[in-house]
Amino acid sequence: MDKTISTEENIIKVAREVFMQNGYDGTSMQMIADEAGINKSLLHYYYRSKERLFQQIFAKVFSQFIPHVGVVFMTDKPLKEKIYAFVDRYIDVFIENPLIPIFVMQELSKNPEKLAELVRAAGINPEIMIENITKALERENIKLKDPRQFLVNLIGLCVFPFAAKPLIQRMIFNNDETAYHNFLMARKKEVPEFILNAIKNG
Amino acid sequence: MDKTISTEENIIKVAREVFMQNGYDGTSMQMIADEAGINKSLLHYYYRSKERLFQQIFAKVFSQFIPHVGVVFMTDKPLKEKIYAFVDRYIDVFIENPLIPIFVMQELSKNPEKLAELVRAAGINPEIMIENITKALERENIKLKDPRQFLVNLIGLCVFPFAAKPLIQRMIFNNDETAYHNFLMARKKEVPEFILNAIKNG
DNA sequence: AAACGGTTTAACTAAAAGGTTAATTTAATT
DNA sequence: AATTAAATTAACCTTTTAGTTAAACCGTTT
Repeated sequence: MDKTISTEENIIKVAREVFMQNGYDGTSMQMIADEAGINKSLLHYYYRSKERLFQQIFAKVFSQFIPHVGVVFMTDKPLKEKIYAFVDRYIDVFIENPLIPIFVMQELSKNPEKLAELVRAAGINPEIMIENITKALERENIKLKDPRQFLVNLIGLCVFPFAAKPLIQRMIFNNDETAYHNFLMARKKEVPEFILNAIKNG
Repeated sequence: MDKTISTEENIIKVAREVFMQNGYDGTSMQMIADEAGINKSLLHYYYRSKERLFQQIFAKVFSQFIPHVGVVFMTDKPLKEKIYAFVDRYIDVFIENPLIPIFVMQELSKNPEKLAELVRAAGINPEIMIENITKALERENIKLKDPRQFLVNLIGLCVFPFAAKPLIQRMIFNNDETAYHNFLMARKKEVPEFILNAIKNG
């Protein structure tokens, strides 16, 4: 309902929130219209269909979720700094948008066939990404059996606490929001240390 | 449609699959009825409502998802074996039911208020669980700043590859199902080694 | 002021949703 | 064979869904 931005932009903004909170199936056009303070027909006027509105939003959210890990590992900083930078950046993104992981993973698991197109649209080349990481590790004389395991560990340690937020917050932090927030912030140090120790003896 | 089991059991079996594949909102009673080869009314006859049918199923799946990590850590095996046993068991459960993680996390993120009851019903006591882990670590002279970080790392490294399966399988394994399966099996060794190295220098 | 473009709404449709009811089939009991 | 209870279905109800259509609004331009 912000007067300074256009109706079209406002719809996207509102729809993004509603879709992320409730998923595609859990969201109706009426819910979005109500939240945006407009008529339902206006959604169709601007975005033709629920599917098209969703696609636009999802593509954007997806590119936020996909870590540009390949890019980070292409810099000439030492490995230690690369890992710190990656984790720091990634955790920040999710603290600002905690719903991204579960939302993306949920929708992808329902429509995995759309993934190829999304990856292309986000400008990601997985092969090159893996290659960059492998080279970066080799340059530091760290020889891992499988750099793909390393990659999944790295990303998993960042993403999981957000995907499982309700579970962790309730079971480990008695539903204390700030305690959970502190826990996440502490992971900016914890995770890189954990990983670096792990591969030091790898 | 198995003749040897009752209609009532068959409904649960079918509904479990449909719900796990499509989520609560993505599933209609008609879909379940069709899949079970029965009339829609029969679902209501046995389970009164979609909500009640879902609750029964979700409670069961949830208790499969929740790791009995506290129990594992109460055994008097050395820490190394505890971790190996936990990871091995946990990965096996998810290889047999790969949809569990994303399904549980998705539904919990939509209804976090139901979690307390579910945890109670599953017979889990988080505080005692954390305590057991802390003591087990202390007994081996491993002093961690925060055992909760350790716990989340341990579980995250097991769960994440399943929650992000479509993403990882497509981006890292060119959608090759068996390659991904091998990758997961390899994690039964990879993850414990990774963790043990990490905390050795912690 | 008339005409025009883009914007917004009210009213509507058809399909699908969850759920109810009454009737029918099937199996077990007498 | 007749009775009864449980299992199953067809038909229906109400609400909600995504989407359409035509009319109204509103600011520019003529």
